Amino acid sequence: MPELQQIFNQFIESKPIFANRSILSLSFTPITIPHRENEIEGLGRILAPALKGGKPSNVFVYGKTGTGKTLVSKYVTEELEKASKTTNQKLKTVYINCKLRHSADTEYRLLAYIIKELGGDVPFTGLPTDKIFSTFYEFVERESQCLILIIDEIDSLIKKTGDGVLYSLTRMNQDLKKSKICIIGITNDLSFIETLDPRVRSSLNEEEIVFSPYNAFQLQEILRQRANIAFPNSSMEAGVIEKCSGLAAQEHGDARRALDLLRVAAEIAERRGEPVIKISNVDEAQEKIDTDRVTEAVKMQPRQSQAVLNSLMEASAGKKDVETGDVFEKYTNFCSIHHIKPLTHRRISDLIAELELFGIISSKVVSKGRYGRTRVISLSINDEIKVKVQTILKESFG
DNA sequence: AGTCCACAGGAAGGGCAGGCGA
DNA sequence: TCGCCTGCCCTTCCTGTGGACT
Repeated sequence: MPELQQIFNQFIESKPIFANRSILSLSFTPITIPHRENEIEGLGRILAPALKGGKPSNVFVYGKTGTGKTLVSKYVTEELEKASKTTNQKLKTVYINCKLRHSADTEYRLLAYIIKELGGDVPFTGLPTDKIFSTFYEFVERESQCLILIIDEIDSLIKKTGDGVLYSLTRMNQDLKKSKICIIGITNDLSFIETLDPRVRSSLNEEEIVFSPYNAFQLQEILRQRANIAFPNSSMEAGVIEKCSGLAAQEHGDARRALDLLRVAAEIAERRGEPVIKISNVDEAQEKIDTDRVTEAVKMQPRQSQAVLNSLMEASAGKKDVETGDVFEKYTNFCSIHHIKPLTHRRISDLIAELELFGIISSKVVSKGRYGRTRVISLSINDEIKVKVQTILKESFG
């Protein structure tokens, strides 16, 4: 295939834009975190007692997506672990993201995950709850230590499992003889604390730190700092950083979004063998990120959800929005054509609500008086993405 | 003021699969 | 192998809801 060789040669000959790709990735922890000095100091002060064998207060960290909550929490605990090496106090941090499927979406999995991180080995299902709690207790008490649990997206854990597990974890401190457990709960849902049982609320919310969104200027500085390391030799068209940070600032000052925009824009330019990142690459990046987010979400859906989405798209063809009843009717038809066992109305209602979580649709419950109450659903994707989604669904159902 | 529609959404429980210990 | 425990997906049953209609 001469064309392919041409592509490879072009790639080899082109000067790479990235000197270090990982700098712009989400998992990268920078040496300095600009504009979060107060939060770092605050969290540091709260956790410092761990260095002298005390039990730090439990903390709640609030803030919108991409405001540096996770980054700061990880950074402060890493620094704390470093500092603990000079004292004789043993310190262990476990980071758990409750949004990740199958890592901590149930009480059992949360504990199993922590035990694994502490060096234990428990099956991911099968043991009775009291057994997993006693194993957890054993591992924590194995040596005198302070265990810091960073529970990211803690609201999603509570929504799925209730607050019982948090109650048990906070209560455990009373039974532990040698060790201590400190919980850092991270959430972007500011109203979340109100939904907790008062006992859990008071023991968990001993301290709280609120992360305010970055403004466009602060985002620019963050991007510049990273861009200088990520592509020191490549030039950017004037205004690229400003454009990335401006777009991200519109979306509640999300630094993650800003970094993504810059990274994807650079990738687009690099792939084309262009030596300079252009402003137009940022626009393309914006579109690509949106498309990828939706198409990945659609591909990930189980078959029944895909069938629901397909029916929803059929029902909404030529219409602005549709109702649950319309979708269900199309869905039952679809199932009989494709020989799929149809689920009940109740279940479909839940699946539609799940699709909304992925940002594929948006819906609102409305009352039409005598004509009942229903959910009015509209697709929240543009025509171009719609076509791509339809292709994916077509491939999936043949 | 009362009725009624077409659902929303909570609660309970069934059935299944994965895993453990005897 | 069997009984037991778990999570997960799903059904069934139920109550609640808001506004148009009577």
